[in-house]
Formats: sequence, structure tokens, C-alpha cells
Amino acid sequence: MTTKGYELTEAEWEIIQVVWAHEPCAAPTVQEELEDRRQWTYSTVKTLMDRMVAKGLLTTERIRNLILYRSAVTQKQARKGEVARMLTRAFGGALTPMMQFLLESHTLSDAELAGLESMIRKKRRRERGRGE
Amino acid sequence: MTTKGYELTEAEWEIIQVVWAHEPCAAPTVQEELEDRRQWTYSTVKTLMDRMVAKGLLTTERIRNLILYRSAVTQKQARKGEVARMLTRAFGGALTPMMQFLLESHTLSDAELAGLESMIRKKRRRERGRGE
DNA sequence: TTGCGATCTTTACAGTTGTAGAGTAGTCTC
DNA sequence: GAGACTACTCTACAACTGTAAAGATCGCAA
Repeated sequence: MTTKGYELTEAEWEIIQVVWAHEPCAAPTVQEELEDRRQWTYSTVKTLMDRMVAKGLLTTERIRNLILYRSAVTQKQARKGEVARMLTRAFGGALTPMMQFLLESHTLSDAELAGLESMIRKKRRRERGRGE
Repeated sequence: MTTKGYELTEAEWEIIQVVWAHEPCAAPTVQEELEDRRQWTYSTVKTLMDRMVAKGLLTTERIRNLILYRSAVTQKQARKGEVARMLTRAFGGALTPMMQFLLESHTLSDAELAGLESMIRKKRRRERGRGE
């Protein structure tokens, strides 16, 4: 259930982001879509994508002479992996100290803080609602 | 002021953690300290540490025939880098959605939630106190 | 049928990361 | 002063990551 921890590299994040948005899509599409952010040639993108298939991050389906890619991990899974990595490395896996750190070291407007507060309160109400 | 973004690798985190705790310390100390967690030989640890010096993550001072290492980045800086990396990769750099994700996807006890809530409230009071 | 454009395949290469063996040098002890 | 320790230096190597050129293919238009 713990949706095993996927760890994507920088380039992989860049690519899977586009795939999520255009799924199913071909390599040239991804390359064009990323053209502004990274100056990657078609070759580069294609190589990266094929490696991601090998790793189980994407899947392919060949239709005639075109290869369509789909994501094999959801955004949620990928995010979870990223957060977990950061948490274990930098905070010994403990969430609360991390939150504390964020609050201390990032400049949040009062509006943002208020948003968070209400988010938490809502969550607590919900939790309490279903016991526990 | 934005304490430039340091990005440490897994192994580097492991090592700098020990250095922070024993600073200033010699390579063999670090190796011994990590013996249980990672089965790294002295060679491995030393190589890693020297690379960290080259990268500016640690500094050295030679005393007679012993080399003492010190951290060149604080825990706060390292944490900040790690959080920033995760934020940009997985959340387009936006903090609030990240917080939201954490609240949704991690199971926090009511006590933890309460802790967070009060942390935020305290922060808001403080901020309001000094205007802004 | 012939060349052209779009796409895919193969191969490569440099830099980083994890891992460590082998050899060298200073120090302590008998 | 010779061996045993301890710590250091040098070198290596495989996997992974970013990056891409060169060549092979296939369908279409002239």
C-alpha cells in the first residue's frame, strides 16, 4: 500500500510533467513542449524517455510507426517519493520538525499562514468526525 | 542572504550529519561512527569526505599527521537546499500546495496536527506583532 | 521511384556517485 | 632500528545521468 518510493531525477521530473499533461504522447511532442525550458535535442529527450521506460516510470505502445508514451507513476506517487527522500535525508524522517523548519525559514504572508491554519483545522475536524 | 542552494547526495548527508555532531573530527572517527548504518570502509569514507572538501561542503585543517574536518555548511543551509530541491521539482516551487499534499497524504495524529496548528498561530501572532 | 521529412535506433562520451584496493608514511613499542 | 599500527594518498571502476551525433526507416509527394 505504501506505493513504493519512486525517485526521479531532475530531467525525469521535467519529462514526466509533460507526459502527465499530454498523455498519451510521442517523444517529439515532449521535446517541443520542453524546448523553452531546456534546450534538449530530440535525441536527448528520446534517450531519457527510453531509460524511463526501462525503469518503469513510463510505458510505451507502438502504433504503426509511432511510439506513444504513458506515465506509469502518478503525480501523487512521484511527489510522495520526493517528499520522502527529502524527509529522511534532511529531517531523519520526522514530519513535524520539517514543518517547523518551513515555517521558520520561509517567508509566508499572513494570508498563506491563515490558509494553512484553516487547512489544518479542517483536517482535524474531518479526522475527529470519523473517530480517532 | 539567500544562502545559496546546497544539494547534498545521500552519502554526503550521512557524512555531514556525523561531522556536525563531532566537529572537528577526523575521517576515521566518521567511519567508525557510520559503521552500523553503512558498511563503508575507511577508504570509502575518506574519498567521500575529500570530495566534499573539493565541493566546499567541508573544510580541513592539518595538525601534524592528522587531518581534521569541519562542516562548511550549516544544517540549516543543507536543509534549506534539500527542501528547495524538492519544492521546485515536485511542486513547481509553491509551498502551500506542498503543505496541503503533506496534510493529505501523511497520517498525522491529532496531537501532531494540534502542534502544527499552534505553531502556525504562534508564528502569526509574532508576525503581526512586528507589523506586516 | 525517388527523394524528403519525420521518427526511431544505436552508440558514445564526459561528469557524478558509490565503492574500495593497494601502496606510502609517520609513530610507537620492544 | 624493525615491525606493527594508524592514517593518508593515489588510482580504479562500474552505475547512473545529462547530452547528443550519426545512421536507419518508413510513408508521402512529386
